[in-house]
Amino acid sequence: MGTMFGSVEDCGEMFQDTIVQTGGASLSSTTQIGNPVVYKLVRVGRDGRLVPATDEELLEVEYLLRNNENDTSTVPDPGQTPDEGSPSQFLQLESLEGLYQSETAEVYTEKLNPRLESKEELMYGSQMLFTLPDTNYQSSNELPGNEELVQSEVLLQEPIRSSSNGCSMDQSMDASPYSNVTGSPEATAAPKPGFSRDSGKTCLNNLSIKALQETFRATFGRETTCKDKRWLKRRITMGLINSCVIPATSLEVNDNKLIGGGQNNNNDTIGAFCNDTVDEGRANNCNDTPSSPDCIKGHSNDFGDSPVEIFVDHYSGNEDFEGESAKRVRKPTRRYIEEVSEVDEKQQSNESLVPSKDDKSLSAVSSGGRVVVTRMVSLAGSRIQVPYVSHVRRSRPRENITALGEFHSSSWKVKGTPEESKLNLRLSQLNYDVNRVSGVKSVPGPGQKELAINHQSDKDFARPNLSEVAQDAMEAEHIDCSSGDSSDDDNDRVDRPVMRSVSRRKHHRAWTVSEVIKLVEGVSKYGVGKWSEIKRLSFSSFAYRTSVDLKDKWRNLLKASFSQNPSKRMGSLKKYGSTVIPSQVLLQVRELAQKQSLVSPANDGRRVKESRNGFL
DNA sequence: TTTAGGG
DNA sequence: CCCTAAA
Repeated sequence: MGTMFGSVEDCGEMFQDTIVQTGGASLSSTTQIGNPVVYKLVRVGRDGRLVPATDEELLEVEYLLRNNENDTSTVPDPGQTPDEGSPSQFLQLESLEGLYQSETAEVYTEKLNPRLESKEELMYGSQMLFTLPDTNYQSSNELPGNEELVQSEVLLQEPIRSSSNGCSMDQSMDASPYSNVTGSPEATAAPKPGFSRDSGKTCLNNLSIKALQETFRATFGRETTCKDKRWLKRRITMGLINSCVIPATSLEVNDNKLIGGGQNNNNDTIGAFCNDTVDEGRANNCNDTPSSPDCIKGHSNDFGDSPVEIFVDHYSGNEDFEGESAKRVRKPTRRYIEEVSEVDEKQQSNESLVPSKDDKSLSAVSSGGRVVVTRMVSLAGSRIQVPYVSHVRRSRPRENITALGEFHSSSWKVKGTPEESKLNLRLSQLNYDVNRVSGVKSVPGPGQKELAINHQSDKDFARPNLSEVAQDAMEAEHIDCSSGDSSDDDNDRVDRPVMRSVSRRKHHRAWTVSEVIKLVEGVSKYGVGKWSEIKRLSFSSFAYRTSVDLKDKWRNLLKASFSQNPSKRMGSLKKYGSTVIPSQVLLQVRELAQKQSLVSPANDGRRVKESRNGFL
């Protein structure tokens, strides 16, 4: 499990004293990410109820914690620069300190991402937290404060160590059930808005929206773009007071164990324990219903009767939850991006490619009935003269999405500042240009640049052929791979930014002769239509060819093989670019096709068999 | 999920 | 190559 932060809070008057402490043990691993956990200091009453710690107890714990600063790094003061500690520690601290500096925002959010991967772990750990070991539990009943406090303190030092090891639970975990995972303890390091609820609100009131957003981020570990001051304030306040209270029916203490109630919205993870979805709904709209009574109520001093507050922050690391994010995340996003890039393109094309006068003439010609233009118009489907645009868009494949994703991720990895990303953009753009001119194949992603020489001299220049990495090696046997691709939508202008080039990755991978042969072989072996098999057995090495691809290619081959006058085929139709399929292969194709048609669809097995006999 | 066929 | 209906 990731690094944990623990903070001891005054349950009565929340957040008056919050001690942030990084778990020293967990910090050693570099790969681990901060999973902020706020531990609420409580005492277990005789009846098993949870009694919030008093101020005195808090002070004591704080004292103890401070005494331990030597052993475990503490981040009590934002101004304090950590001068020791492992890299990860430093990172942590850095991210903490940078909370209110926009420069480090990237770092912080980046750090959040990997947390997604460990959700399950988190979940697991959280669940473990809910179970109170029977052992050592009694003692806390007997002892009036101190010992529990000490235990809690121990817990704070090594929050969930055991869960990460999968080992038995640490004894100090006794108090853990009362731990709360919330956004992050950075709130402490923050320009303290104030943590008592009242004063906190007061302070929040004085903050600008931006500051509120920062605070929000500090609290929840994620960005928000919400500009609703009220909502932000409320959100922050809620976050600080654990954001929600699990209804009594959800969690209860039984036999010294914390039982998690139904409340299983399964939503990825941890959030399952948090009944915050409703509130989330509100968040989406930035609407603020006066308050969620439950939460406030839950904090009235009858802590014992009220359910244990266990809040596992499903905010942390999850980008989907918040309204703002959620709005942008999904499909619309892609669409939106596409649209945006589309607009750019449109503008560009309007300016450069398609002269404005052409536009007029275009629509005019359409009525005239010129072939090409007519088609264009029909494509557009309206009087609006956007045939080119619509054409271009049509050419944009679905793979873009992943491509975009890759682009983003890789870009994110590299970029630290806006300038840098800009730089990247320019670089790849540059690459693109170079590719065009020099006929060099490359994968223009910022992260990976693979260059392969493209032997081809027929064309004036080689299109930037974005080839899959692995394939190039295999395909080395054959030559004209890059030139074969269709060139219809190849009108990319040089200035087309990265996205474009990245987006046309998987497209138009020219079939090499060897591939074709393999395909024919496969067809002969397994029969026409067995593309899935062929793909699996004969094309296992060519991951980029799908069964559909095989089918399509076969279709093309068929067409080619039956069209008479191969010379013409080679000469004009295929041009220079495309792979020249040996007539022998075409012959095979024809034979296979014949067999297939002869054998009748009656019996598949027989068909295959005969095919086999024919060629084996 | 695969296949067949249209775009 | 993409998309989709149908199996």
